[in-house]
Amino acid sequence: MGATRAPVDKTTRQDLILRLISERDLGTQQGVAEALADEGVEVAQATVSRDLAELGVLKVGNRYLALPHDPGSAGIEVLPSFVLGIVPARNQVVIHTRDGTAGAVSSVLDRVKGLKILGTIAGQDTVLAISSDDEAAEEVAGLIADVCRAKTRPAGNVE
Amino acid sequence: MGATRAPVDKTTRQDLILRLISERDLGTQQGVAEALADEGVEVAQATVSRDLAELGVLKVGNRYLALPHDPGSAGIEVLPSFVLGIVPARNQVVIHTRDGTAGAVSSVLDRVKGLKILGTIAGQDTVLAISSDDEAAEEVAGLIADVCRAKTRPAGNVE
DNA sequence: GATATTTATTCAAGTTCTTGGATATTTGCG
DNA sequence: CGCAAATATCCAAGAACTTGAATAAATATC
Repeated sequence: MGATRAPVDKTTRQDLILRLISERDLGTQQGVAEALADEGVEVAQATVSRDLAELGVLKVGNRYLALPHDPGSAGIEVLPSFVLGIVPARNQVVIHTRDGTAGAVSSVLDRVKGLKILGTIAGQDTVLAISSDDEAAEEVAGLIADVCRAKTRPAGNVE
Repeated sequence: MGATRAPVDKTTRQDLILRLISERDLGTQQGVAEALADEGVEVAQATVSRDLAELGVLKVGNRYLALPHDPGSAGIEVLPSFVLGIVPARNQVVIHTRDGTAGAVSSVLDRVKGLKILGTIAGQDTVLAISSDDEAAEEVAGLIADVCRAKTRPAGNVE
């Protein structure tokens, strides 16, 4: 269906990548390239590699997560040091954080593409993340835990 | 003094232009070019012309005003339709707006470079802008009025 | 409306960017 | 360790961007 017949420049393609990452479960650059092809954008794996690096996309387990650059806001790298505990409950995830950092954490979560979070509410040291259903919440909790455990090195050295 | 001996790329130069515009009273592209030269950045008038256009700088009377691009926020073009009245009072300016639009108007004013505004407070249909002194407030009021009167065409067609 | 000032555009050259193909490197797993 | 999968990097060619000089167009001034 998607036959976007246009040369598409780099920026457009990267925006598309962010969208695809948040919609589908993509775990390899080849997969991303194929997803792009589905949308009518054909590029080599090398290009996907460079795009992911420039976008600062993070690979956690075998799932890409993207946090759109926003100078002035906290980055995903604060999670490991701010998050103390993660507990899924029904379709929610209760995240315990260092005192005073709940706002920063929820801000990051709000901006991460690829997380099945509908919205967040932050207190002083607690963030409540709402997902659509129990399964999604479980997945979200797992991913956040992975992020906190993982070396925050993104998929490439963003110059 | 300012002898920034570096080739300076386009972005750096444009950021510098925004700063110079808000600090000094610049009214011609030649003047901007000279101000840049003072900082050690030498460019032709043609380049300044293109920079101002790309930055979306507006010329009101013989004063440049810049509103940094911020997709997602209202642009300066909303002023003519939202602002109903402008009254300077001491070091303040009281701006009457269409009901519900005071927030948008204050947001724009906060972001305009070159206006001598220390800060703003918005109600429902009123914005209070605080300047450092009576003279500055008077100037601010005049500039806002000019903006509202002027054709909002920026200094160039930002492609 | 003629002149001077200010701004925009055209042109050409030099530079940088972008990208695919090939290849090297890294990572994960037995 | 050795293999396979995944990712990063080198290289070269073409595309796109950047910029100054010259010039045209627009605007202001008298």
